Parts: sequence; C-alpha cells; structure tokens
Amino acid sequence: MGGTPPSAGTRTANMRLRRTANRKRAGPGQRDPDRTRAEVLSAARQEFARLGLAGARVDEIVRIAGVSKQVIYYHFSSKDELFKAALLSSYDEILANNLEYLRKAPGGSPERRLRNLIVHLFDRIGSHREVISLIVEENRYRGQHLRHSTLPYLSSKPIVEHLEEILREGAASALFKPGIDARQIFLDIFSMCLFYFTNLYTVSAVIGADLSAANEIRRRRDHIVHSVMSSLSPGC
Amino acid sequence: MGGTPPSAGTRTANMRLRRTANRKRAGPGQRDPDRTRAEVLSAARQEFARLGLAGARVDEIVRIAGVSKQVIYYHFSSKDELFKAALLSSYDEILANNLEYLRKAPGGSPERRLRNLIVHLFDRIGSHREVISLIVEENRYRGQHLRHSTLPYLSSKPIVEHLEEILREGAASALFKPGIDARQIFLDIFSMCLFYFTNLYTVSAVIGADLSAANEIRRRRDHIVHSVMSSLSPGC
Amino acid sequence: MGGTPPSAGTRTANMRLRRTANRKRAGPGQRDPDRTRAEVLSAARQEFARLGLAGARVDEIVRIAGVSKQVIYYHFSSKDELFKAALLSSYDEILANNLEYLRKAPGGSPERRLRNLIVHLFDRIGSHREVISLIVEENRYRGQHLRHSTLPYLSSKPIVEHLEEILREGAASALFKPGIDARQIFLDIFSMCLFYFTNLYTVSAVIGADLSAANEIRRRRDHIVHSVMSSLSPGC
Amino acid sequence: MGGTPPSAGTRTANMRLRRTANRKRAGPGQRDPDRTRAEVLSAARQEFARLGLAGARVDEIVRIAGVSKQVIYYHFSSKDELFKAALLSSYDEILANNLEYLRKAPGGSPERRLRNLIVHLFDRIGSHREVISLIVEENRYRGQHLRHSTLPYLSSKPIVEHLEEILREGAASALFKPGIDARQIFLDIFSMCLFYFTNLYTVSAVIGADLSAANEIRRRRDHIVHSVMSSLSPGC
DNA sequence: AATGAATGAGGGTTCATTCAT
DNA sequence: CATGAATGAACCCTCATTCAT
Repeated sequence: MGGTPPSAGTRTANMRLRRTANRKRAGPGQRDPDRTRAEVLSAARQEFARLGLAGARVDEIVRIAGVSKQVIYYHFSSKDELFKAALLSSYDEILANNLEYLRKAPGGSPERRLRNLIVHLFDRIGSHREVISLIVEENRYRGQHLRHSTLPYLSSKPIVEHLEEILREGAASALFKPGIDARQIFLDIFSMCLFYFTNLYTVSAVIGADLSAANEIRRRRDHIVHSVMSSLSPGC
Repeated sequence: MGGTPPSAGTRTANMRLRRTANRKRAGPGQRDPDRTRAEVLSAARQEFARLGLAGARVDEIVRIAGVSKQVIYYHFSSKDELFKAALLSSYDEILANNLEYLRKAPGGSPERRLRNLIVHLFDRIGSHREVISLIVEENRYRGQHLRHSTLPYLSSKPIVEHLEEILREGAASALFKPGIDARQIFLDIFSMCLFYFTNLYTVSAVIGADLSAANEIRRRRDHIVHSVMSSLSPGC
Repeated sequence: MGGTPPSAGTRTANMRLRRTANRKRAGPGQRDPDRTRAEVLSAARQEFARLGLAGARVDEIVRIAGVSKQVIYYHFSSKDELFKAALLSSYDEILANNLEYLRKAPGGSPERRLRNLIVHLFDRIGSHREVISLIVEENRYRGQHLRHSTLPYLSSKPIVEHLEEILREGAASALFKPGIDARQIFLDIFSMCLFYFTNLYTVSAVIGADLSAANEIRRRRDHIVHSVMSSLSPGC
Repeated sequence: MGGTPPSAGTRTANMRLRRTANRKRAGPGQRDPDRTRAEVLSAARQEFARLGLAGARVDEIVRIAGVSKQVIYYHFSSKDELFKAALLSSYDEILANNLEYLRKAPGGSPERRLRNLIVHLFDRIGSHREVISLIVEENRYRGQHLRHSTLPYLSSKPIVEHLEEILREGAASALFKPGIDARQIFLDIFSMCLFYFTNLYTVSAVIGADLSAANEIRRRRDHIVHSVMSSLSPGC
C-alpha cells in the first residue's frame, strides 16, 4: 500500500517494487521475494478468512505457505501487519476484478446493464467468500487496519461511478426514478448480496431452510435483481 | 431488551427455574446461581461480541462478570459452550424483543405497519450491535453452535408471520404486488438493516463517508424503508 | 485408627466406635455414618488403586461412592488423609484375610502347609490387585502414611509366625534346612508373588509373553512353590 | 550407566544423530537440541520417578532441566509423550548397562557366573531406583507407553540368554537341575531384587525392620543369592 | 534472507477445598 | 451432617515472536 500504486491490478498492495522480475527458483534457498510474499499472503488470506485475526495461527500460515516462520516476520513484521496486508490485498483483488468487469461489461439499456451488474456482484461475492470473510472480520476491529488507506475507496469507485451512469441514463430515459442516490443503491445491492453469503448459516437456521442449496441461491439472486429493479421503477 | 426476562417457554435450555425472586448481592460469597449465570452470560456476550470466539479471553469475561474463573466451567463447562449459551441467549433476547414489539405494534394500514416494522428492525439492530456481532461470528463457525436448536427459527417466526400478514392484506387491497414471498422480503429488510451496522467500518472506507454519523444512519434508514416499500408497489 | 483396636477384623482402621449399629436408611438423607465411611473408603481404594494418590480425583471418588463432597472432608479432612485411611483399611483387610486363612488352614506336614500358604498368598494377591496397588503407591511416598501405625506389622505377623512354625517343624523333622530366617523366606514368597502381579505389564514386555494369560499365571505359581520348596531342601 | 552412550542400534527412537561432538554450554541461548533433549529427559526421569506420571509437574521438570517450558512441547509434544520417552530412555540405559556387564562379566564356573549375575542385578537395581520407579509406574498405566516398542524386550534379552547359557552349562556339569526354564529363574531373581527396593517402605513396616539399612540390604542380597542357588541345586 | 530451536507471557481448564444454605 | 455453588492456585499446553546458526 503506502505510496505503491496498485498498477498491476493483481499485485498485492504492500508489495515493494522489484526490478528483478523473474529469477530462477533454486530449490531450498528460494530467491523470489515477490513470489514468497504472494504465497504467504495467499496462505494468510485463507487462514484469516477461516478463523479470523485472533483465531488464525501463524504456524498454520507458515505451513500452508510452505515457508519458514522468519519469512513472515521479515516481510510483515507481525501477525497484525500480515492481516492488514492480507486485507488490503483483498481490496486489491476486488479492484482488479471490478476493472476487469467494467472492461468486459456488456452495453445495452440501463436496465440490462444494471441487471448484469447485480448478477455479477452477487456471483463474485458468492465465489470469493474468503475475501468477504476478511472484510467482515475487519469490522470487528473497527476498520483499524485500513485506516489511512485509500485502497478500499478506490476499489469500488469505478463500480459506483458505473452505477451512477446507469442510473443517470435510466432516469433520462424515464426508466428509473430521477434523483436516486447511487451510493444508496450500491449499498442496497451490496447489502443484499454480501449479507446472503456472510450470514448463510445463521439465516438458514432462522429461516428454516438451507440457504447454501443451489436453488436457494438462484432464487435469492433473482429476487435481489427483481427487488432492486422494482425499487427504481418510476411507477412507484 | 436488557433486563426483559424471556417468557417461560423460550428460555435458554440450560437455564433452571428461579427459586426465589429477589435476593441481595452479598459480595464474594454469592449464592444465586441464576443470577451468576446471567451475569456471566452478559459478560460473555460483551466479550465475544467484541473479540469473537477465538479472540475473547475467559479471564476478561471473568473479570467483567466479577466472578471466579471456575464459575464459568462449573456452569458452562467450556469456552465453546459458553459461547453457545451466549449466542442462544441472544436469540432468546431477540425473540422476547420481537414478541414485545408485536404486542405493542400499531395497527393501521399495511403500509403503515410495514413501515413501522422496518424502522423497528433497523433501530433495534442499530441499538443491539452486540447481538448481531455474536450472530455474525457464529457464521464463521458455520452455525455449529446452534445446530439442534430451534430457538433461532422460533425467534423470528412471529415477525415473518407478521410480515406475511401485512403482505397478504396489502395485496388484498392492491397496495402491494400479489404473490410476494414474505421470506424474501424479510431477507431484504434484514440484509439491509444488519449489513449496515455489521459492515459500518469497511463500508465507510469504501463509500468514503462516515456511516456511523447520525445523519447517515437516518438517511440510510429512510432509504431502506423507501426502497422496500417501492419494490412492493404494484405499479412496478 | 489411633487408639481404635482393629478388633472387628474387617472394620476400617479409622472407624470410630458407634453404638447405634443398624439404623434405617431414609432415602436421600442417609443416616449411617459407618456405612457412609465404608462406601467412601471403598470408592477411594478403587480410585487410588487405579490412578495413584496424585492421579485420583476427589470428584470421582465422590461419584463412585454416591455421596456429597463434604462427606469426604467431614470424615477424612483431606485427600491425603483419605488415602491414608484407604491404605490402612487395606491392611485391615489383609489382616482379616490372614486370620481367616489361619483359622481354616489345613494341617498336615510342614511341606503341605508351606505349599498351601504359598498358593494362598499368590492367589490372594492375584485377586486383590487393588490392595497391592495401594501398597505399591505408598512406597512412592516413602511410607509416610503408615508411619506411627502398627497395623501393617500386625497384619502380617500371624502369617510370619505361622511360617516360622512351619520352618521350625520342618527343620525338626529334617525336611527343611535348619536355621532359616522365616522373615527372609516370607520376603522370598511375598516378593515373587507380589512382583508378578504388580509388574505384569512391563515384565510381559520384557519377557515377550503375556503374563496375564491364565496358563502363564498357573505356571508361575507352580514355579514359585517349587522354587521356594527347593531352596529350603536340606539337600542343597 | 549415567553418561554411557548406548550403542547406535539401541538408541531411543526419537533421538536424532548428533551432528557435532563437543559444544560449549552458553547460558540462556543454548543451541544444542540433543543436549537439551537429554537434559529434559534426565529431569523428567527424576520427577516422574519421584511423583509418578500424574503427580509430576511439568513446571518442575522445566525448572530442574533449566529450560523453558516450550522446550518440552517442542521436543516431546506432551507430558505423556515425555513420560514415554523417559521410560524408554530408561530401558535404553538398562540395555546399555546389561551389555556393559556382559562385556566385563567374569568367566569361571556356572555357579560363579550366576552368583555374579545376581549380585550385579541386585546392586544395579539398588543403585538405580529412579529407573525402577518409572517402570513400576508404567504398570499403573498397563504398559500403554511401551506398546509397540521392542526396546524392553531387547533390553533384557542378552541377560536372559546369558542366564540360559549358565543354566545349560550348569546342568551339563550336573551342578544345576536340568530342564530349568531360564525365564522363570530370571523372574525369580528379578522379582526378589526389584521388589526389595520398590517396596522398601511398606515391607519395612510389615516386617518391623528398617530395610533401608545397609546391613539389611547386604543380608537380603546374600539371602537371594543363596536362595536362588539352592533352588537350582540338583539335590532337591 | 532461511531455518530449527527457544522463549515469556498467557491460554483454557482442572483440582482440592470451602462456604452458604 | 448434606448439598450445590464457588474459589484460588496451579496445571498442561499454546502462541506470537526472537535468536543463533
């Protein structure tokens, strides 16, 4: 993070610039710090997502990453910093994913584009639960690890702007109500999509249904799309 | 919530009947197991909500509750069981609160009643973040602590039924679209209300606004009400 | 114990005199201290024999005896004292058993009587491993629990005297060597009998045979008889 | 025994090969895992011998060994495993000692060799009570720690074979009875020697003499030698 | 920059014992 | 005397972290 621009898209935020991009791997004495860092971060994301910051074990991260313990302390200096790096790398991934989406996003009517966006967000969240688990965890710590970082903001800015444009166009063509706050709609979408997956188990118990079943997931996705679209309808 | 004793039928499993109603608190040599249990549970909810199951410290719970450590193991046998008890007692509280709400809920048009319900849920969640923190945490453990318990289901059943009735009546008088699945609307409401508070910090960072500010909370609440009502409007 | 004479033979050493011998058992509020004591002691012997003084759990003794915990502290004042009482009650039992044996012991030639004695000791030890386990344990504590007690001495005195007589008679009739120290022969017998059962598992591993098998036990018993008899033979 | 390193083939399973022979002891930051292990094992043997598996305190072992607590869990993973290692290291020592004895054992007549063997075993046991205390303790746990280990068997095999040879030769030259089972004689010897020291305190109380006195020990040793020799005499 | 070994502080849990009723 | 509730001191064990090599 820091001054490092997340230019590469998929690179980890904390990653320092390295001129030597490809070095040979030489067996035990590994000499590719970037790769090592990436492997540690991946392992860390896994473990932190599964057990939270307090529940995660440095030893386990070390085991998963297949590195020695000192590597972690050399690169990240503490468990807390490692969590921070893992968290930020998740936002990095979100940003990359969002940019990728926008690059490929289909055109067409505002309705079609909105529908597509909602489906995309729902599906992405459903298939990246590790990422949302880290984010949910961060709230337990009151966002202390992403203070002073603009990465979270940057990560979703393109999507919010995309949504703003959709709403503006929709309002212009009287498809949607005018004067809608894109951020609130973004929150609506995000809330419903993310909540579904982060609270799968307790909500299943509350609702009395297994929300992890494929048909329930599909139904929910359809409903969210329908619900958001309906709420924007100028007829209301 | 708070001191509200849940009605007899909905008490947490382990809780034994109170034998005497009022007793003094006599310093170290306390002899009121139910009260002791309740105090431990309250402390546990606090600590687990703050730091999660893994992060919570039994010593800290003990300190907050003002009891000796063995009390916890005498009454709950393990940290995990204590978490379970704390979690279930939260659902107990939710149920009690829901019943209380329904008892006092205003009548009037379906629209008015729905609006009132959403506002109530939003406000309650906003003022009981401890409870939702426990529930969010439970999802990390895949709902293992509330398996074999019907309490979560029972806790929200009255509200879902209440919502069903509102939707039915609204549809009958052509205020709402017909054929709406109350559970999905319940999820919509619940998602948006709960998500707002559980993800306050990360979403603030993402949105670039302090969502904990009173005016942001008010705005969000109004939007959720508006959004849900709109999505049900038959015009759409 | 103290001044209490172990007259009754089978009574526990520590047992205090009670005039009221038989009282009715009145359900939960049991009113027979002697019986209670005996049940606690029996449970204690079991538990101490199984796990040793340090490994035994007061809670478990309480559970086995089916009494409340305070009973133990009322009657025995501490775990250590309870162990002492259990140990002494074992010597009590040994004494009773020895007296019983001598009362019924067959007459006949010294050889026959000696043979019978050895077989009896071997069998008794084999069928009272609980007792020997306590005794073995007591050696770990350097005999501190039976200091100042003459019960151990008294418990075996009759047997040693019996053996002395056998040896004297045997020597007189030239069946055995003269001038044999009965105590050493007693030790020979006792060593071999007791060792077999107290070291069953490790010796099995050392010997490479399962010494707990019935045929191994029989073979060993026969050998011990043979060995002791041989060693006394004047021919040697 | 003591510092005698067991020959390569008979080392305790967990023991890794030493990489360097002599290194300095440099206070806190010690870097000699083998030495650390050995010191922990020595302390463990002491403590386990004194108080048994349940009674021994890991903290005390740590204190005696002068290492930090984690060292124990790093090297042995649990108190139980440490006990197992201590126990097996004792058999290691026994084996080493036995081999040492056989290497130096005097020749001469079977009688002389047998007499020498008995004396050796008696003296060794008397001077290594720590070892036998561990072994006696292991019987409380039904030999569970040496299951799947052939070390106990191997440790005494040379001695049993030595005894077999003595008996065979003695029988050939009509000094001993023919057809004697060496294992039973081994048990006779072992029983009497080991029992004397493991049951010193209770037997003293029973016999009414202080068996720890030097003259009693000498007398007992002479008697055991005499007793075993006599029992083998063909005249009987 | 990598590794195995080591550590101090504390983690959850248990235990013998006592107190209030 | 009986009981359930409570305690404080330890107990075994773990963890994030660091050091020597």
